[in-house]
Amino acid sequence: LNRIKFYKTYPAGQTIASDGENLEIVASVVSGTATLSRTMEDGRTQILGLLLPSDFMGRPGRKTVAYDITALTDVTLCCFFRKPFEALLQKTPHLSERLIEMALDELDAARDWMLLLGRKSAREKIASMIMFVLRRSCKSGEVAAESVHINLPIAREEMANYLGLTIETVSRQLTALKTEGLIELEGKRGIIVPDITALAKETGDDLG
Amino acid sequence: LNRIKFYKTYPAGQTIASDGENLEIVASVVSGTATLSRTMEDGRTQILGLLLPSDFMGRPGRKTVAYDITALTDVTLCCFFRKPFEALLQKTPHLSERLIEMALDELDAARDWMLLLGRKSAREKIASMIMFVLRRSCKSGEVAAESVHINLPIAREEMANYLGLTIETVSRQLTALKTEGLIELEGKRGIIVPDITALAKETGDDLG
DNA sequence: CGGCAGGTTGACTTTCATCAAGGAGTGTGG
DNA sequence: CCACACTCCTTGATGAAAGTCAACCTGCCG
Repeated sequence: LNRIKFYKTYPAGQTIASDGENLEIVASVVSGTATLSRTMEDGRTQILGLLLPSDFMGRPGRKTVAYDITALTDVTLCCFFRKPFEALLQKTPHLSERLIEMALDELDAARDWMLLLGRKSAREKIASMIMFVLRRSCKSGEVAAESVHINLPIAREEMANYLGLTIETVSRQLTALKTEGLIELEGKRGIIVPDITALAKETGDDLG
Repeated sequence: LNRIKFYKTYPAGQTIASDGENLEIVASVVSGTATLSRTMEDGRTQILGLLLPSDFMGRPGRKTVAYDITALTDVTLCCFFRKPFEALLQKTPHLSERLIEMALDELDAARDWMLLLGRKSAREKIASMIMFVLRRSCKSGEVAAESVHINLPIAREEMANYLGLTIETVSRQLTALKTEGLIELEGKRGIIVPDITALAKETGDDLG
């Protein structure tokens, strides 16, 4: 089963795949952070998803990708060639079941983000983003903790492109949340959330 | 194979399933239009997708849905109970392959929409929406035609909720496009596109 | 030290939302 | 048949949120 896998590492900033390009592998992220994004001719960019360790990329049954995949940090992937992977898929209903599940998870995530992009205010977007990172970076148990320190996996520019904002607005909203004592900023990437419940109330989502 | 299917019809306006609810069936749309949507406590809602004839709904492997499904017009579904459908899935790699493909299609569609919601102007959103309906309602061959008449499957309010706008903005942008001769309005739902290429240029997407 | 990338802040503008009023089409009941 | 009520849509006036442009800070590295 696992005899067909191999590892590959990309340096920070490198393009892993481009919109429209053939992608002959499927892979899962071992370490590092990558983004899925699409860019319009005039340069406007929207990040469609973050790839953090354990996330899956690639599309069994598809030759091409419809977006760019870029390494934000050094990224190590655990790769499989598409063909043998698909063959394996045919023989292993268990695996294809798992794959459907993952695709549906991604679909849910994409749709959550649609609500955020279409209907949330800048402040709600920022709060939602922090909560998202917080959930991803804590083991599930820790989430109940009163005060948490997290490191954003991305810089201001990527936050802006993920949230459908400009970097100025991101910066301003972060300062506003800081001023109100909802978060503390620590260097460029660090954020301390003294009261998770209080921050959660700013996301606009159900149940503080 | 098809012995487990049955048909069900919902009147216009009726809720087919609610956010968080158990959904014991999977189904495909035979006729009519339904929406997937999510609503925030304060009433802001975002439509996450349209279900037009031939579209699939429900989630093998999932007990619940994470959004509301509402019939916009009278809707007829071709339903399968989830359990036997899943069992069938296990035995039919062909079917599960098809299902992965459909999930990935939906994922691509959701991500297209993320770009629209996050980065496009009101005018581009409206143009994109019209092009979307146009592509869906024409047989693929017809798309090249010079002048096309389409019927929007949804009212202004749903357009607004789909595009992340208000209905006033939707209305204004439609009048603007009309004034510039890019479209003609015919009653509440009808739109005539005299020059598809010209309209396509307004979407902000690649290749006019 | 200087230069550079990433981040913040300020002044101003644009876009879209909000509030409010007024058609247009349709169905109902007097 | 006409008033009316109702729903859906349009239009106008105004305001607020976020974008743009520009300057400046901060930390980092050669």
